[in-house]
Amino acid sequence: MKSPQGGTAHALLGFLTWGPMSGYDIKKAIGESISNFWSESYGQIYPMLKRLDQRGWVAHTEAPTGRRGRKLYRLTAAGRQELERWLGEKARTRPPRNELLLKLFFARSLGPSERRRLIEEYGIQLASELATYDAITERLNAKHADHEDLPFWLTTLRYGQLGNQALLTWCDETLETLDSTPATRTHSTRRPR
Amino acid sequence: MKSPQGGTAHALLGFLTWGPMSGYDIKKAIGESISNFWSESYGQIYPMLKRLDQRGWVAHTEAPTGRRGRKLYRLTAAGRQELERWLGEKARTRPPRNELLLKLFFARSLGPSERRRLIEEYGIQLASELATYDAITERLNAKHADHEDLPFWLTTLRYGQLGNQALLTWCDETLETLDSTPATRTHSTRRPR
DNA sequence: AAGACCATGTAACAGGTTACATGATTAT
DNA sequence: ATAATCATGTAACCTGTTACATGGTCTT
Repeated sequence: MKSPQGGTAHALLGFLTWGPMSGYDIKKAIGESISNFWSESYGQIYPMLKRLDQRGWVAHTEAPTGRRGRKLYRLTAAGRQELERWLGEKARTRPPRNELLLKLFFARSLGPSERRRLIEEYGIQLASELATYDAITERLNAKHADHEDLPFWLTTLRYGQLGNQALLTWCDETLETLDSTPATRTHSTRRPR
Repeated sequence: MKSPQGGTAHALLGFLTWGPMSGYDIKKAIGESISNFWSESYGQIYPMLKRLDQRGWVAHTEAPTGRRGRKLYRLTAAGRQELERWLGEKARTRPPRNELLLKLFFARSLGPSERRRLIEEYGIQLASELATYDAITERLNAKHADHEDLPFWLTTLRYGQLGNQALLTWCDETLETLDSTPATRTHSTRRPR
């Protein structure tokens, strides 16, 4: 069997260091912790847990609640070792695909008002994410002040804060720059010299 | 036929506003312009050009060099219209997957030196990208000072500059913070209370 | 009784990369 | 000669989302 490559496997292993969890539990935990920089769907989680089980990196026990089925997965020693090995590896970056910049790159074919709107919409999203990061930071500092993982959690939030602040600056700057740029000559309005 | 969703189609249409090009030409143009925020492989480009042709958004003519085959694609009126429609649509953002932050989130299971290395490696990459953006900015300002697309090109570079600068600050800050964090108690070294 | 939430899973599809196959042309 | 570059394309594979199917349990 080939070794999984996409990070999904190790994200699951990571959560299982917190203790035994079901696929459903993990999905919920992701939404409450790393959703700002990572996501997984059930379509990834359940099949991957099965593969990790076959590999011996996790093991499961049937733990039904009442008559309802439930599988609790736990990390094995081999799984923990694999997680630690992976953590030490250089973090890979995927080839970026930023649709906003792609549109901006070809924005000559766009009217000035749509151009503005594009950037303003992006800024609104950045600002709303930033507010979320701020709120989570406060909540973590208040409720988990002595959790030994807190410093690491806070750095991931700080990443989002600094990044989004900088990109908000970029939005302001860009709106100004493009406003002071001479009106576009589009294909259809260009006159012969 | 379903409308393509992933941005690839419109990236190709965008380049064809520059004039007729082959798939090979487009791939090269991507590498020389938008590779910092977008990428396409031949496996995407050639089949997509065929689909765009069937859709009537591009048309092609055989334009062999010597005996070697070559297809030159050009934008049709319908294609230009579709591009402009798409440009005005809100830019979509994909669910992020930042492997560095994922590792950092679970970094308690990692030694302090590997932790440092992870962040330092990331910083090196950020700095090298930043240097590239600076160099390209200078080159563009010098060689294409009066190109009507220049303002748009520069904003995409500015995006990278501001973003990477902020994340470099984050690297410094994080290295300091984590160094002043008490030594990790890992699973294996934790003693019973 | 209704609706929200718990819980597991699959199938179909979409998006994308990598590796391969093929062969011509140009520069050294 | 030989290596680099031009040029087109496909097949296999991996990754990931969405939609669906199923049914139990808890709260109001």
